Amino acid sequence: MRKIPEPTVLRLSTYRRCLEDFKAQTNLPFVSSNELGRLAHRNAAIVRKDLSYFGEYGVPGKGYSVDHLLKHILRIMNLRREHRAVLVGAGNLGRALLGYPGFKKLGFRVVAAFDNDPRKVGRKIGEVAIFPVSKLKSEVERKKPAFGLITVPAAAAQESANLLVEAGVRAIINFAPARVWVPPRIVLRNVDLTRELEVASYYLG
Amino acid sequence: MRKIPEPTVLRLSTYRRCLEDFKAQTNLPFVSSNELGRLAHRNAAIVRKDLSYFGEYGVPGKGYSVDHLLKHILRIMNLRREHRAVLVGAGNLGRALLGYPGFKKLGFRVVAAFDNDPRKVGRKIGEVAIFPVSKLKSEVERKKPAFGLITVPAAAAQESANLLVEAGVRAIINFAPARVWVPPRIVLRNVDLTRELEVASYYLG
DNA sequence: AGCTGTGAAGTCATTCACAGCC
DNA sequence: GGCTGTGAATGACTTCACAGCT
Repeated sequence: MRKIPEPTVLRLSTYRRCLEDFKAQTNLPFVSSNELGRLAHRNAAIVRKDLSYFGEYGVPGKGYSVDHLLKHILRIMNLRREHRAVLVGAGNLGRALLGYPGFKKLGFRVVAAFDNDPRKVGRKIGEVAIFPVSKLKSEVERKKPAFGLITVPAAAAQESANLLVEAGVRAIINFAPARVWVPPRIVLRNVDLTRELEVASYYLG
Repeated sequence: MRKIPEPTVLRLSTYRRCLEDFKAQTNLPFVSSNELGRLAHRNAAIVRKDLSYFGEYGVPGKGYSVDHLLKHILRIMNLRREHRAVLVGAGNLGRALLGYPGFKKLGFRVVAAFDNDPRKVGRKIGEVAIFPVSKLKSEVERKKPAFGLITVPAAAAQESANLLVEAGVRAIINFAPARVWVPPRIVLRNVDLTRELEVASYYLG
């Protein structure tokens, strides 16, 4: 299998969501690249090309089976298994993430949260116990989550990343507004909540 | 001024953050494209090209004046004025956003929040009063915010967008996991909190 | 007829490489 | 010597356009 462009991976996530909407709204068994493109605000050709990287899923003259395509995308995205994750920082953002629909639906399960605020330690967010950060290493080594989610203030982001790497997570999603460095073997993705506001400001200006 | 590639606009936001970190950490007056590229995890040439779209800010042999460059980027991004915004959905995500550092620092000021939950209406998030959604139109018409931030459940996202458009906001940032449609004159940006988790899952698989 | 899959063409973005300046 | 600014070269991604299947 050829190397997949990152834009394609990002769009797959969009297609999945559009397919779920399409299924819920129409319940039709097939969707064409044209229709899916319209839903995802994309050209039909790029939809077909994106999907063709992973095999020939379409039926000429009919389109793509909605159910089969959904399953394929989940398999491609490695989303047909449960993913354990830990949360560093038990503030509003961490809470919001845990409550984000799709978080659970996509198979992500938060097995522990960590915070340095003594008022939070020992409490729970939903089902998830909050531990002091000093327990991060031992808890991660015991529960072996692949994902670490950083939702601490910017100043503590690098330190959190270091702890997560040392404890053995394989991927880090950094929601803090700070650049962090991790070894190349770790998958690092940054989410910046205000970037799109800045971009919108640019386009308004 | 030539048309600016969107990737450039996105990187400007990163450069701004890196410059602030650089200034706080080193207090040096100049930074080279090499150094800034290292901080932003980018090639030095793209740093120079990005900045050159907007004029010649650099000093050959020395680099870029940190302070001047910061000011220039803020001006380019239209961030040297206050931006009023309203929040639709006063849940954890809305709270997290209001508390996000840089939100205020970048000049974004939330002038009202709206929610349909009667237990939230009349309360406040920090300084921000929570109104029923039925008051959205009148409040927006009165306070004239340019930005609407959607932090409601997916099912209510389109409805929220419609109300915001009708009330006259010029830009919408949609944090709900749903595609929304707005007229072309409205600047629409989507933020998907779980997309980067999905992408990380792909790269782990 | 309608739609997919894909090579070829086209477009856009990044990196190279170097002249010119401090 | 070190660094910027930028045309040229390269590379990456998207769209076109059509053969081929149902």
